[in-house]
Amino acid sequence: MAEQAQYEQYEELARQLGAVGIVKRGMGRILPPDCPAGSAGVLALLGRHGDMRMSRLAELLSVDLSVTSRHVAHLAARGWLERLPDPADKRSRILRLTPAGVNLLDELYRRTTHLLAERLSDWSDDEVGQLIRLMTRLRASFGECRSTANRHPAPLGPGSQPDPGPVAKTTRTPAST
Amino acid sequence: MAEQAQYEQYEELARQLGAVGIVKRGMGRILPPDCPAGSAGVLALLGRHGDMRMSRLAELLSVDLSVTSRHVAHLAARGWLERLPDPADKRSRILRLTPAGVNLLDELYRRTTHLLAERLSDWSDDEVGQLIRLMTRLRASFGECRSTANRHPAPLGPGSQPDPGPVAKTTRTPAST
DNA sequence: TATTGTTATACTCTATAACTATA
DNA sequence: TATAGTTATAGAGTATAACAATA
Repeated sequence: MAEQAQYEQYEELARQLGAVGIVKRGMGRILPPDCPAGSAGVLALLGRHGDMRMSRLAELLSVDLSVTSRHVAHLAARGWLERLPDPADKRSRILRLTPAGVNLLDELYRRTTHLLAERLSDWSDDEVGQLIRLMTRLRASFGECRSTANRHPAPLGPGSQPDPGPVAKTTRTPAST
Repeated sequence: MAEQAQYEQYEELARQLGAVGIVKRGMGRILPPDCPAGSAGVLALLGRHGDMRMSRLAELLSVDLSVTSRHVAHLAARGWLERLPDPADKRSRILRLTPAGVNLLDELYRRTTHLLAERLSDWSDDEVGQLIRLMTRLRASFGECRSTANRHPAPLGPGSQPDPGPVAKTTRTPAST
């Protein structure tokens, strides 16, 4: 493909990525009170992968550990999950859904699928599958390297070539020492 | 397809939608200072569709007019766009990119396509095209009806059937009167 | 009276940094 | 010294409501 055409394709992709916010906000509106989208994401991952540590959850969410901690605290305060001590490492905590959490997750599952079934009524199963496959791959293409992007982007500069910058391997705030 | 399998597919789709945040944050990191993602979106739409009114822009962004107003004010304060009077309606304002705004947009375009070319180096053009097509359609399936969802979702309730609720046609906060 | 756009306020999500307690 | 997790703070994005100017 001609380079020019490919670049236009990338531009269009960027535009559509921004538009996904519309869909996400639409899904957010059907969530019950006290369970915002971030919390729902935690519940979904615990339901899918089972008990895990904070750090693993943060990795699956691709979000800083501090953010994960807040979501988890929110859920724990409402009795939807427990933070059990890890016998192997006293610094660590094992996250586990409570029965109430499982019920809530089930309810979220019902509402979500109901909404999608309504909105995507004219989609074929194959198309939905394609979209899932491509989005999963997109996430993989981006998620593997966090912070390869400029941390301090150049103000403007004409022929600016975004140089790779340092690569970080973790979801973790770098230690200040 | 069996209903059960289809529902699992919807569940997976919901999960992958959440994961798009990773990609969007990755793209946000290459933006120049003083031009956050929201502003970049405004620039992109003005570049693509040309001069327009606030209300049209809000509609294209699928975001409340108040939000649009803030983004636009941010860009106008930095000289990237002008708010011209509309000869046909003195309440309205016509938005137009300044030369500086066009330059900035060009720079954003370069950075974005560069990043995508790097990350999607192992994607075929056809795959990228497919993803764009499906995401565009997804947006259409959701964007057409804002607020069909529950505005005040039921707390929990077992067999809750999310009833459609009132349909709003605009991006507008309803008048309080 | 209805519509266009602005502003004030509040809430969610996120990242950074500083801190604790373990390892 | 390094790691797991918590908390405080700040920034971006959004929605709601109240308001001014015009239609």
